[in-house]
This record gives sequence, structure tokens and C-alpha cells, in this order.
Amino acid sequence: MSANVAIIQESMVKKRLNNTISVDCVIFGFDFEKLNVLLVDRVLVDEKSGKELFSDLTLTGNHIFEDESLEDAAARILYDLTGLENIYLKQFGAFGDTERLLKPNDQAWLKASGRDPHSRILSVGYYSLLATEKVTLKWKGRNVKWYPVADVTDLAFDHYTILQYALQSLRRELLYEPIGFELLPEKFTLSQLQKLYEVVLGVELDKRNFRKKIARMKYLIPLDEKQKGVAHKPARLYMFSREVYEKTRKEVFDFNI
Amino acid sequence: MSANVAIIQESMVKKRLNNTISVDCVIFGFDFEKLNVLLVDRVLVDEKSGKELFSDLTLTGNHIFEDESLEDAAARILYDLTGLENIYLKQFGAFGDTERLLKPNDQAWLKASGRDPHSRILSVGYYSLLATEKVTLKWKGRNVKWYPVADVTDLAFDHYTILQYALQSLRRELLYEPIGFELLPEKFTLSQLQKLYEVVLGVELDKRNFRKKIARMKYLIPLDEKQKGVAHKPARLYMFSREVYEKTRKEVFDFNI
DNA sequence: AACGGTAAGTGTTTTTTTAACACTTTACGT
DNA sequence: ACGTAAAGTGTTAAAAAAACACTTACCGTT
Repeated sequence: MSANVAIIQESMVKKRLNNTISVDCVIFGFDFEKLNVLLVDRVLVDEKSGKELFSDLTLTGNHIFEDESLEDAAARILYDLTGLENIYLKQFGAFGDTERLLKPNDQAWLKASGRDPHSRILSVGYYSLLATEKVTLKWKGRNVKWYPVADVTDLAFDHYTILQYALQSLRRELLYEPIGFELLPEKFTLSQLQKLYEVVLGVELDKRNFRKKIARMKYLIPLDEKQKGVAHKPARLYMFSREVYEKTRKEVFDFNI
Repeated sequence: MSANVAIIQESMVKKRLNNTISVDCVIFGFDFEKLNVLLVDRVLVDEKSGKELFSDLTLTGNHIFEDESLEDAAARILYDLTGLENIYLKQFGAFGDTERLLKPNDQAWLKASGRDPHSRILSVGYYSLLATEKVTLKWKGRNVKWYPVADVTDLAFDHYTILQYALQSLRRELLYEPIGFELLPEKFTLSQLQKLYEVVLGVELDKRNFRKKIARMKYLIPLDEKQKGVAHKPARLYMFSREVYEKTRKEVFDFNI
């Protein structure tokens, strides 16, 4: 028994590596038309000549503090960018880069920032959801901007893969939990809500069937208030009630097998 | 722009920590009656006296090799324990221990194995599914055994939490993908399949409705073969056809919104 | 004041899926 | 041949999904 213990331990100790853990945040924003994601324009400048060597895009992210949980780190990153707190954050996976996956830009970037390009970077991914109209980016002029998710074709490191995972995770989640409301302003119309589902899931939905379906959701509260200043019949506004949701939520495994 | 870059980099470098990445495998096994999980009996023996200080249970896991992906590490751990390869492995989350969460046993264990109890241990969790009857544990006598999941009440580190996440992830997955077949022998009866769903999901299902439902799954192939040696009407045997599944699988987002 | 444009809002029918429910069949062991 | 034990099988009612088109309310323009 003791021998067994020793063997396991020894192998554990030997294999310890120079590891870097980063938390990457896929910050989704919705603006009634499309789904956006917050990206950083990564610019590498040659020290001597001052010439721009390249510029490309990355997800927002940072390394983790010593006394911080993973989720705390994600919340901090989000706070630093937007000033927002108590935002829904969902972990959707861990991604273990090895140097084999690094593109030339990435190699140059790591070298320039004094890091060992041979160490493993483990990224833990979180996504969060924001109504873009609620957000004023704190890092103005700091290369952080909204980009339509549909237009993103390539990102640094393995961030494009990570973004795709985040999107997939968001879609799954959206089907079962009322997280869509996080992407809308406090008061919204049913058409806006429908548009959100259409954009995120990438489908078209029938207006009447959609309304019938969501009418069953007790936590969707109709207000005695209407849209103003629109050149058509003004829509009724609705709110999401977290309180009602918590009370009426069913177990996720409401089995349909 | 260049100033911005420098700021981001500096903060990244400063926060690099002494991190340990481990991959933990939640290896589920099914034996027609209950769901089991493979656990390691962790025994700490006092060097001088040879006395056993404590014994408790952990998930199987190991640190990651330098040239290995996360999934490779999970596959290696599984192979070392069972000799099995090409087994379905699903990542279900990353868990960032900090020293605050360590119980006294864990502190003692880390100290005895020469590791810094103040470094962060980041566990990436994978689960895998086995039919227990297919498995012969390679590590015989090495404290690795099957335990009924229902009987597990506490584990070392945060492994109990991790196990619960794995179980939840397994349940979700089971509802949408035909992963249940991994938990059964190659040929199985419908009652065995039903039992599997009941055990994993923790529900009771109606036999006729269950059969109606799975009759729609084209990848469930009835064989011209029956159970033998049972003291009742022998059941027809079925197989899972991965080929048919791949051909007929629908997009996961077969939206019901 | 009338009119055109625009999105909001509203019901019915058909089809599909789910849920509830009990008896007959077939093999083995005694 | 008889008991035991699990396999196998169909109908009905309720709920959910899918398909589909016209009227309403407000704004801006003429």
C-alpha cells in the first residue's frame, strides 16, 4: 500500500511543468440586430523602429491572481472592461494550448512580452452576456471594441476555436435557461426577444408560435408601458422577473425520455 | 497604442504563478444495476512509524505531460487504469482549487508528496463511460476500485464537487446524445437500456413509452439473437450502430423554441 | 385631415408528441 | 405441468408544435 502511494506521488512530482493559467472571457453583446463580441486589437510594435509589426484580434482575458477563484478572475476581467458587476458568467471549457499550435504572430507576441513560448497556456473560458446599450466601455481608446460575431473569421492563439465553443455553449444554455434576458435592456418588447433568439440560434421563428410559447413563462412580466416614438403601432414592454423564475423553475431534468 | 500594449503585457507577466494543472477523470461504470465510479484509495503512511495516518478516496487523475493535450492526458490516465483505448471522453469543466479549500488530509498529503500546498491546483475534469463487465482493472491491488456513485458521500480535495458536476454533465449529455451505449456491452436488451437511463437520470420510466421513443432511433439495431439461460421469456438483443448514427444525426439545435 | 408605411398583435386547425395504463407470452426450474 | 419472472405489445386522452393571414396603432408626409 505504501509502495503504491509512493509511485503515484513520484510520477506526480516529476511531471510538474511551467504552466500558465489564463481566464479568457467571451463577452457577448446584443444590439437588437446582431450578436457582438468584445475583442482586443493586439498590436505589436518594434521597440527600435517604432514600426507596427502586426495587428490582430484576441479575446479579452488575463492571468489569474493568487487568491482568486476562476470565476472571480472572469468577473474582474469583465469589471475592468465595463465597470459592470454581478453579471452572469458561465464557464464553458478549458483549452490547453501547446507551443505546436502557436502561429508566427503568437510566437512573436509571447517573445515580446517576455514569456516562454514553450510553456503551456491553459485557458479557462467564460462567457458573459450584455445588452450593448447598457455598456460603456471603460477602456476607451484601448483597442477594445465590439465586433459582430458573424464577421469574426480568425483570432490569435486558439481564440477562434474558443469563441466557437462559447457560442455553442451559449446556444445550448439559451434553449433551457432564461439567460437571453441578460442580453436585453431591462424593458424590452417581445419582438426584440424573438430577434434575440433568432440571432443567437441562427434560425427564423414564427411570431405567433413564439409568443404562445413564451406566454407560458411566468417570469416574463408584461408592463403597462409602451414603446414611444416609433413610426408604427407601439409594442408593449416586458420585464424579466428573476424572483418569479427562481420560484417556478423546474428541475433541469424534466425528462423527456 | 504601444502604451496600451505595454500595460496589458506587464500585468500579465506580474501575475504569473506557480500553477499545477491536473487532469481528473471521472470514470463511470454501469453494471445493469447501478452507476459506479472508479476511485483511488489514498493512503498516507507515516515515514518513521510506518503507521497509517489516514485513508480516504480521490478521483483518478494525474498531472499533464509536456507534449500532451488535455484530452491525451485524460486518455492516458484511462489507459493506465484499464488498458482501454479510443474511449469516449468528455470535458465537463475546470476547477481551480486554492489553498483555502484544502482539508487537513489534503494539506498533509501535499506536504508528504513534496508539493507546495500554496500553489494553485487547476483540475480539468473529463468523464468517461464504461461497461464494468468489459473492464479488467490493470492496477489490481493498487487501491483503485469501483464504488457505487450513490454511496459516495465525500472525497478528498474538491473531488466530490467535481464528481457532482460530472454526473450533471453526463445526465445532460445522455438526454441528447446516444452516449448511453458506451455504458453497455456490445449487445444488450431494451430493458437493460431502460435501466441505464433510469439509473443515470434517477427516474422511473414507463416501459411501453420508452420503447416507443427509442424505436424512432434508427441507430438502434435489433439482432436475430436472444438472451440465453434466463428463467423467463428471453429478450431480444440490440446493438448500437455508430455508422447509422453519424449518418442520421440531426443538428443538436433542433430548436423547440 | 387623409394616406401610406411599418411593425405589433392576435386564433384556428392539423399534426406530432407525451402520458397513462394491463394483459399475454416465453423460457427456465422444480 | 405448474409456478415464476421478465419480455413484449396498443389505445386513448392531453399537450405541444407547426403552419398560416389579417387587423391595429402610431408616425410622417402631403
